Amino acid sequence: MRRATIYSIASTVGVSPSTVSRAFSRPEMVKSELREKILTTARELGYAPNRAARGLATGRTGVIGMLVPDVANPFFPPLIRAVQDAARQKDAELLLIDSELSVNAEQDLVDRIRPQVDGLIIASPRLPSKQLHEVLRGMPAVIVNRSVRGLPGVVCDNTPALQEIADHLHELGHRRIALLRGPRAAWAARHRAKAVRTWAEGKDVELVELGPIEAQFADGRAAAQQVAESGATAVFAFDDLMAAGVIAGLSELGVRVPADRSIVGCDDVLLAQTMTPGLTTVAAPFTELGRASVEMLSEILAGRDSRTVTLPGTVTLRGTVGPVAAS
Amino acid sequence: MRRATIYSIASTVGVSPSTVSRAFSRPEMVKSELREKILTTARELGYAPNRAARGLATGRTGVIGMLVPDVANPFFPPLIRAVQDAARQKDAELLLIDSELSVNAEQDLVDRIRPQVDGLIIASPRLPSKQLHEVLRGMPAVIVNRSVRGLPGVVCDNTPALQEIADHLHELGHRRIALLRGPRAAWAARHRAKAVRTWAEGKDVELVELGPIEAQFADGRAAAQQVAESGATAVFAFDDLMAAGVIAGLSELGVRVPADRSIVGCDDVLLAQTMTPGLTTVAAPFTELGRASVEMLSEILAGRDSRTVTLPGTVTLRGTVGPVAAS
DNA sequence: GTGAAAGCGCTAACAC
DNA sequence: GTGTTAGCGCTTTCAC
Repeated sequence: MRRATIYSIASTVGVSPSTVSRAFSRPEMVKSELREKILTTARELGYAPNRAARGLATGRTGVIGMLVPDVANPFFPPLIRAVQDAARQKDAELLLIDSELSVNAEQDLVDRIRPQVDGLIIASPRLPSKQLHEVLRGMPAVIVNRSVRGLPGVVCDNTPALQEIADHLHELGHRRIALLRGPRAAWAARHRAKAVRTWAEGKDVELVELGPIEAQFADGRAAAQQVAESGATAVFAFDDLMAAGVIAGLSELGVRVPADRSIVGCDDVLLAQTMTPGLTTVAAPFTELGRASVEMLSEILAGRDSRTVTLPGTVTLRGTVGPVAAS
Repeated sequence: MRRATIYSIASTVGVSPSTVSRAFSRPEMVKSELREKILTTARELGYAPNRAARGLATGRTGVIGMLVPDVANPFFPPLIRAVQDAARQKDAELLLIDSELSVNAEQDLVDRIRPQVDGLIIASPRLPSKQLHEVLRGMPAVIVNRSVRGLPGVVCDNTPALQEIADHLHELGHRRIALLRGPRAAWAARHRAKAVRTWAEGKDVELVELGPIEAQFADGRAAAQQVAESGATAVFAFDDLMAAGVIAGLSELGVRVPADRSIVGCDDVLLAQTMTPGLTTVAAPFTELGRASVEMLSEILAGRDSRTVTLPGTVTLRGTVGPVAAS
C-alpha cells in the first residue's frame, strides 16, 4: 500500500495533478467547490504532502534545524519545546542536532544538515565568532543565548535581575559574596559575571571570584570546598546546575543552605523548581526566547533582516537565600 | 552562490553525474583514483548531499522521527540524546516532535511526518493500543517505554530493582509503605505498581495505594498531605519528578526526608542526582534504551522483524531512604 | 480556472 | 568502470 500522492488524488477526483497541488499551496487559485472535493478525498486517502519533493521543487524544505550543545543540559529542553512549538505554528518541522559538547562537531554538523533545512537555530554555540561566521556563511541562521557581532541573535539579559537579587542579598546583611564563574568560552558566563561585578563596584561588599569552571553539577560540587573557604556568606553560581552542585558539596561539608550560606542560581531550570528548598534564581523566558528565534528566522528567510533581540530574565525568589548567619 | 550538486562536481572534474553519485553511495564501484579526485573537489566546493533529493529517488529519507509527549519532562532528554547519538552512528538525522501531552495530537503528528521519515520512534505514547496500531499501520515504528502487543518495542523492567529496594526498606524497619501511583493511562505506572504490589504480598507489610495522579512535580507536592496522613513511613513514588514533589510538599508540612519519611523515585533523572540529599531511585538505562530503539528500527527497515527488548533498571541508593524513625 | 510539461538533485537500471 | 536515461513527488511557468 503506497502512500497517496497528488497523482492518486488527481486521478480519483478526475483533475490534473497541478490542480491538486494548487488546492494545497495556492487554495485561492482553485474554485472552492473543486477544492473542497480535493481536500476531502485527500483526507480519505490519508494524504500528507511529501516535503522532500516539495523541497526539491521549491528550494524550501519546511524544516528548521536546531543545534544544541547537549540536550540533557536542563537549559535546553524548555527551549527546544518552545522552538518546536513555534515552528509548528508556522507549519515547519524541527530537526534536532546535539553536538555533544564538541566544538569541532559544531562545524561538521552544520555543514551536514545545511541542505536539509531552510535555516538553523543554534543554541549557545561555543565556536569562536570568526569560525561561526564562516560556518554560517550563506545559511539563514539565528544564534540563541549568545551575542555575536554581525549575526542575528536572541539573548536573555539577566543583568537587572541579578543586580536586584544582589541588592536583596545586601539587605540581608551579606557583605562578602562569591561569584562562581561559568565556562570561559561561554558568552553567558562573561555576561553574568559582568553584571555582578558592576553591581559590586563602589559598594561596601567584597566580591570573591571563583572559577571559571564547567557548568556541570559535578564541577559545582567540587567547587564547594573553595566556596566554603572563601568566607563568602552568599554565592552567585553561573547557573542552576552549578548551584545545585555547590549545595550538594556544601552539604557534604556540613554547611546548610540557606542557614549557613545563601546560594543563587540562574535560568530557573526544572531542577531549580523541584529541589527542596527551591532555588533562588533568575528565570529565563524560555518560551519567548524560542518564539523569538523562530520568528527571527522566518524574517530572515523572508528576506527581511533583523537585529538582535534581548529579553529580560526575571527574579525568582525561593528558599536558598536567607539572612547572613549570626556567627 | 548556489549550493554545489553532483552536477557541478561532475562538470569540474569532467565526469558524469552518476559517477559522482556513485563515488558517494557506492564507493567501491568507482576507481579509487577517480574517487579521490571527486571527493576532493566535492570538499572544495563545500558539497553536502541533498537528502531530500536522495530520499525522493530512493524512498529513504535518512531521517528518523522521534515523538515524545513532552521534551521538558526530564525523562526524555537523556533518551533523545541516546537516540540522536545512535542515529548519527547510522548516518541518520533526527526529526523531533513534541506532542505536548495531547493524545489527539499524537495521531495527527504521526500522519504529518510520515512522508518525511523512514521510521518512527515513539516514546511513552498515551494513545490506546488499538488506535496506536491504526496510526502506525504501514509505518516502520518502535515504541519505547511501553509494551504494546504486536508492536515492536523496547522497555525497561524495573521490577527486580524496585523489589530489591523494597527489601532494603523492609530491613530498615519499614512496615507501612505507600505506593503513589502514576497516570492511569501510563503503561509504566501499571507495571511499576504491580512490582511493588507483588513484592508486598505475603509479607508483614501494609501497602497503602495512593493516586493515580499525574507524573508532575506539582501533583506530587499536592499529594504530600495524603502521604503524611497515610501513616506510611516510606513511599514509592511513580517517578523521580513525583518523588521530588512529595519531598517538597512534605517539607512544607514540616516532615523531613529521610529522617521522618523515606522516599524512593524511579528513572534516575537529572534532578534525582542533583537534589540534596540525592534521591534513592532505580536508574533507567537511557543510553541502551536509545541505542536499542534505533537498532530495532534499522532491523525493521531492513525487512527483518524483531521482538520486544527488555532492559533492566538498576538500584541506585542515595540519601532519601533511612531507617524508620523511632516515634 | 485548469492542464501539460519541465525541472529541483539524486539514484538505479541499463547500456557501452 | 563509466555514461545515459528515466523517474521519485512536487511546484511552476506557460498555454489554453
